[in-house]
Amino acid sequence: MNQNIVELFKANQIKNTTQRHRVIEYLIKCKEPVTAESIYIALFEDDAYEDKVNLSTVYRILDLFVKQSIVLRNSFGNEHKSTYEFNRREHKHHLICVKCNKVTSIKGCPLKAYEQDLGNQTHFKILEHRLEIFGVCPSCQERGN
Amino acid sequence: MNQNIVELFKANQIKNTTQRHRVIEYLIKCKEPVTAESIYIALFEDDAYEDKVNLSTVYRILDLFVKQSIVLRNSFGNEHKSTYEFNRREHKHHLICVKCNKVTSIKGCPLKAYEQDLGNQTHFKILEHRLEIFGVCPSCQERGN
DNA sequence: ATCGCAAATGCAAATCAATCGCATTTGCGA
DNA sequence: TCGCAAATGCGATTGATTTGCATTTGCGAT
Repeated sequence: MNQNIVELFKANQIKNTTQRHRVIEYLIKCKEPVTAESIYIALFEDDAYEDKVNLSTVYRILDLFVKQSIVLRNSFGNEHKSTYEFNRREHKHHLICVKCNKVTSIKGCPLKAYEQDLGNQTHFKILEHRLEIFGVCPSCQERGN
Repeated sequence: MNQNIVELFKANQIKNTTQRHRVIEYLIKCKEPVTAESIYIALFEDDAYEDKVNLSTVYRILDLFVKQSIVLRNSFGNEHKSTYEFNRREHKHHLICVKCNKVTSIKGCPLKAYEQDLGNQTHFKILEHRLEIFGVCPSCQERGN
């Protein structure tokens, strides 16, 4: 039982159940966004626990985590399924290789000043943005094509 | 029978069927991205034609148009359905109201110089990007909440 | 203009991600 | 330790999209 997770749940008024603990523990380990189904499979195959976590429970847990902002939900490219990642509270974007679909995180953000301008022009109250950049990664460039 | 559309199809080796003609004609009229279902309903309710276009046909037509790049497919926010828009070959982004989900197009792009830098830093060959900005539109701000 | 046939469409059934209803179980405060 | 609201499991359901197959249609060759 990871004490940091217990604290995280307490701070967000989230009841500490085995299933929630296992989901967030797994997400914290993941370096890139994952689907609900892949979380389900990972937990299913984890022999450290004999009980299996139900897929609908995974979805319910993810909804809760997203609502509490401890997890972020995305959907990349034209995929019509969501991916989830632990919210590390750092503003970042993703660089996606169009050949191999590898997702790389980019630190830093070029949009601060632009958002200010845009808010003034449109009278929207700007809250956040999502930026994905597509290209060909170095290894796919080497392999030609 | 719109001759521009006939030309567009010819240029893209797309067989000119009634259904395809009606779908692209409708998309060209739309100012903002629309779902497959709303295209289906719009064509269904159009009394200028007595034949109705099937929903699976709409999907098949959209897939073809996207493959040929005469139409762009998006999916905004965390909606798990796609929207489609005629590809006007102009680079633009979208501003989405988190309250009413209205989508507004933004002309211009703040990322030209940034992409150059990013390419140099990461050795990716940068191809394109997708930027969505979220906020609260003026009318929703007025209504409070 | 007509014919032939590959390609496109209609329709219904299937699939895939996500959600829901309800009976059972579990974590946590008294 | 007890009680109960909240969480989970499981199966059924929804909503978007896709597919299989029989029928129809557009277009090039005649």
